[in-house]
Amino acid sequence: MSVRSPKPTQLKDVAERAGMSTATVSRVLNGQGPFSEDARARVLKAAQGLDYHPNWLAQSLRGRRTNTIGLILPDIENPFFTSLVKGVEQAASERDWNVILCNTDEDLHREEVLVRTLVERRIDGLILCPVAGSHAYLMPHLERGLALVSVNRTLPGRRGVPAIVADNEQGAYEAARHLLAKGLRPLALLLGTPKLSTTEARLAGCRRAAAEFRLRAGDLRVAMGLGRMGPGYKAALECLEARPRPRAIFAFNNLMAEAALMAIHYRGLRCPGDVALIGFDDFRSAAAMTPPLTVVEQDPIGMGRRAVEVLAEVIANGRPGAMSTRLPTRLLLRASCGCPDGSGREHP
Amino acid sequence: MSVRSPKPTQLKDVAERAGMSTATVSRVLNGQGPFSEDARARVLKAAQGLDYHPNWLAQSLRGRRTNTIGLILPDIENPFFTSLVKGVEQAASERDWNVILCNTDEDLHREEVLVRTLVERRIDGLILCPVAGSHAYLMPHLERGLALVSVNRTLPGRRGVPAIVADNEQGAYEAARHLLAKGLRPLALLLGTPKLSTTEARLAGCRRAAAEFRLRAGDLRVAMGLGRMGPGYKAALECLEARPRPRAIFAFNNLMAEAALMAIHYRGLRCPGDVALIGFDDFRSAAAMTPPLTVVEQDPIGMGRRAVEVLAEVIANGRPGAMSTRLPTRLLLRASCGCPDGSGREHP
DNA sequence: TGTTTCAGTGTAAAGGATTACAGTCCAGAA
DNA sequence: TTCTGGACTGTAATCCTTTACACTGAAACA
Repeated sequence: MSVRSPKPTQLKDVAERAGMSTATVSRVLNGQGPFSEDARARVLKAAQGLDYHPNWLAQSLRGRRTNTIGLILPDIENPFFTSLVKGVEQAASERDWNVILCNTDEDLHREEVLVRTLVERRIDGLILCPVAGSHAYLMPHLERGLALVSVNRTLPGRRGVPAIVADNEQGAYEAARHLLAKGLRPLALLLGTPKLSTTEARLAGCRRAAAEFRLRAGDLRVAMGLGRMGPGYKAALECLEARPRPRAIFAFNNLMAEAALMAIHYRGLRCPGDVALIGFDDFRSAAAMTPPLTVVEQDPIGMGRRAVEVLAEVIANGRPGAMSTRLPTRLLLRASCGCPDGSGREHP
Repeated sequence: MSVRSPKPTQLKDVAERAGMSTATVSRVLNGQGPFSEDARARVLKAAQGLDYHPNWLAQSLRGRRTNTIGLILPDIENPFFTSLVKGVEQAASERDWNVILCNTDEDLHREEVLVRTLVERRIDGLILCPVAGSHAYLMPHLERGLALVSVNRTLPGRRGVPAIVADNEQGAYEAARHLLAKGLRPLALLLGTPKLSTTEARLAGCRRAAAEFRLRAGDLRVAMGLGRMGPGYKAALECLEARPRPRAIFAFNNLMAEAALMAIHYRGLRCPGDVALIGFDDFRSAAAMTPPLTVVEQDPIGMGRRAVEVLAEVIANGRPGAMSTRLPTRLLLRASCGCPDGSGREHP
């Protein structure tokens, strides 16, 4: 027993009841082509009486559009991606599009399989947050005209695939500068998943700030958090053990920020007194932490919305090329960086 | 330019190239019906050479199955539902099902529209976390054979729709009992969204504990958090102002727990010293709070997986009725309830 | 009156797969 | 030798809509 057990009404049932041909019924229902007022009334009444709903499969098969897009993300449990989903979902539903959501768990092979599946489903377009690694497998799909947009991360060696990303370099630069300007050093960087465009860009931003402040070699430490809680926590713990102990940590994403804070607490250190902390990505709980976390704020909902807009463009016009978007970030001052002004508990 | 620009290969192209009829090709490709070894080889070679992928729309139209299910949730940004999504996604992908994810924002009308949309898309089944209010609109869909499972919340007046829920009554009972056994009173309850089966069940559990401890009238306070951060925070703030001040708060979901903790901090009170706190739902950040939050732990991933299993059953066999599942909860002791044992910072 | 025109309608062909049914061919039985 | 049965294959119907094209009848025009 499934959605369509007792035999759903079809166009031809409506036609029969209205005493018209299926063509006329279809025209009325879609508001296309010419029809008389009388026909309109009869068809509408019949359709209503039968509670007719068109078969979307048949429509799509005939119309060569499914009004469905795919969204492939590496980790749907991460609040950043969760908000991104929300943005995509919002913008999609404004267009009467549906979204098929898939999760790769940062696994390239799984990503490849999912892309194939979605393409076979005849999605109209795809929004992809690519995992690390070679994406050569995408070429055939692109050649066949797959409408693709990458989001949050750029595709390595991407050929004309629009990318909707945050200005990671600048955001990280500002955060690092903020900490360095306070004289806090050594500064430790707690990296997320390696080889990602985001990680690279954020690292570059930090390097720029370090150069600007003429940091000595030992005053910029790099700890590999690997983008997972366990390793991130462990790396933070180790990093806090080194002497001289870092006076500040810049964590490259929300998960790493949490790992860092837990490590600081576990070591019995005070934040920001002993170690200041800034994270990348704001998230709901960041303000409820002790201390409330200063973060580089992104706009994941806006990013999702923008991705849908650009995808709509690609679907309609092919790839005009220059539609990549770099969204601005903003340093959101709370207490964990040691700023007196941002330090009070705010009302949510 | 869309997914299918340069004209995709069809079954008949493969047939032509293999020098066979479409029927044989189909049989080979699906492993159905008889075919010779020779046919098999030729078809496979041709399909490979042409990089043939079947048109899923045509398959579904003909086969009356889409291998797609709908998942309608009230708030995809809430970490509880995020994990639920993950569970659903996992179990679905094991069955080669795709999931269309939709968000109602607790809006009944939007829910109704979404259900209709999904049904028109000929989903094979639907997993729904219903918002508050009358769901009479579902009746026609059910009569037409919609395979439906409700998750996390039960449907008011549901007629044979299996529900996969946590044992909210028992979970809340244990949490309240835990606080009351410590002699903590007054006990304040910070409710989530009103009129939901979860809220009602949790309230009932608290009432049971209160009766068991013969609580006096004034020692059980009920604050309306309304399930949103702003109102929840405000209600918590007010609740902490009352005299005698509550010695414990039991927050009815993860958002309310955060709101309560922020309010406690804002008032300059100590947790658990002045006010103990227990939340419902564990979430990633709960352990990173100060103090780490004691919570009634649910298993949202398991809930999602189970929902898919039951849905598969419903799709296959109709509704045998007794497949509703009540998943156990567990009181996860951390520091915020004032327990000495659970109080240490754990490694994540 | 005889043509045009055009609004309104119907017929039938896509769209791309699955599958019931009807062959064909050959080995083995009578 | 003729027949039976089974293995394989092909033809065509089916799933349900949209829409190109053909048609009708009446108004508008000469």
